[in-house]
Amino acid sequence: MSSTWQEEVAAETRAGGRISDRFIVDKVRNAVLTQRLPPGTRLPEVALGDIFGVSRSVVRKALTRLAADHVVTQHPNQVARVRAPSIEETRETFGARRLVEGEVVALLAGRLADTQLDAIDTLVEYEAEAHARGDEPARIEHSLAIHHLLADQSPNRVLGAMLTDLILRTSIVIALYKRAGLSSCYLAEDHPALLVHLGRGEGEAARRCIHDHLLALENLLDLSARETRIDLMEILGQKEVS
Amino acid sequence: MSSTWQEEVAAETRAGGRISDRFIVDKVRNAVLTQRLPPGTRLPEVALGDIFGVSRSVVRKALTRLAADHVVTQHPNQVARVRAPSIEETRETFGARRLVEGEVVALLAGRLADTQLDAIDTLVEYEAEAHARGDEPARIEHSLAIHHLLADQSPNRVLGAMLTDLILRTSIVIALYKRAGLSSCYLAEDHPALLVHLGRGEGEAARRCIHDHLLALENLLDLSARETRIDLMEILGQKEVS
DNA sequence: AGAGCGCTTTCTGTATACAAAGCCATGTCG
DNA sequence: CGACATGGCTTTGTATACAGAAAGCGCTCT
Repeated sequence: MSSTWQEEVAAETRAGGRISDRFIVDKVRNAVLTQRLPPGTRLPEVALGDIFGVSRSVVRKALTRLAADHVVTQHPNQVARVRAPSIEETRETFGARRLVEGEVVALLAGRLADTQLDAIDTLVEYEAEAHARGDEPARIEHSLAIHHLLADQSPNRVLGAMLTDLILRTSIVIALYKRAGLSSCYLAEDHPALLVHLGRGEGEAARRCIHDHLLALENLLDLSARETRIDLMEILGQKEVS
Repeated sequence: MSSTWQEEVAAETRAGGRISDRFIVDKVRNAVLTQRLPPGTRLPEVALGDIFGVSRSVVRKALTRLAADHVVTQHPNQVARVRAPSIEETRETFGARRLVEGEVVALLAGRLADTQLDAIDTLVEYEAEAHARGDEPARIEHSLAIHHLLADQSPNRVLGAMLTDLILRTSIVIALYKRAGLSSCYLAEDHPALLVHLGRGEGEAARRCIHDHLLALENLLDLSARETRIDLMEILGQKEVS
């Protein structure tokens, strides 16, 4: 994960895989999630094309898909940029996720097979261990895996897909607005409690649990007054891609 | 609306507007909504390009966006086709929309300005009039306008955008699975009742109202056993675009 | 007659060329 | 000194050419 894109491209081509728009989408999305590409970063098509060894056609397709996923912004005749959701949008994204993920876990309660419950349990343990040893990237990865698993297992696939999208968007804004002094957005009790409710089939309790979890997470962020933060980012954020 | 695409293209170019991907997206989406393009219809890039007088580049971008909107399917090295949601997905789409639109109207209750309430009231009347004179396309148009207005006015813009998407998707499956004998999916009392609750600020009543409305709508559809219906459509639906 | 195989046609995937729009810095005029 | 015009430079928009994959068609062999 610490390697450069060029190295990953070389590895991919050696492995026989051809570089497609999907590859670029994944790489850019991960880079945004891990804040290697801060909001406002310019993403010129030729530069990306050179990095990934493809022409602008493929890059353009990738950028269009990233724009549909709300990861980048595309304005006509202007360079694509990493999106910087406003504080207002951040609150609304959390609100939407509370609604959707709450419904998903309510539907899911009592319907998960034991193997799936065990899988979540394992991830919860991994997350706790990663937090204990101070490995924040690993902790985030496991936390995301838990929520993605819930989204994938949603009995309602449409809601599941919407939840997948919302998980991505909340992750981006968490990275963006994480309070400076805070090393980690970790709430030790929430995931184990959710797991218990899911196992016992307590749908409404699970809904409340995830609702409060996401509310607590939102309150850990620095969504205070100064709107200037992202405005300046958008206007002055001229950092180059590499 | 009954003119051909070529005529609309000519009108657009005469008006000075250039044909862009957005134009194509709108036209194809409307054609799908009105079932002029039935599910499974092949959408070859060159054919669309000829029709709209642009090259494949623009068409490809439009198709990518339509795929992101769940209007068409795109598989590698295969021609794009108008999507045919399964019965299962239809139920799940309605479920998702009940959740999201319920929350939106709950948030909206008591917050709408009088002018906006009047606008909805006017649309409700138009819808009733169109139904009375048997003009089903006009009735659908006004009904859609009501729901789109709710989505646009949502205090939570993220939820609003999700609702816009779900309105489109439910409209598609309504067109697909409308019971053969039924001339109209119209429930006379529902929209006026919703309007009353919105005006009085009765959020939970509005939520229940829209929930029951959508449930009744879903039950008007022919979602009975034979899954073969869309499978055959997908496999055998080889109708040409024009 | 039916199954399998290979050819041809159609369509998409990708790269590239050219045109147009935007951005930035410089210089000029008020 | 500041505002504005203008030039080049960068970047995107669009069309087109060529290569490769998929689907349809007919042929042959059994």
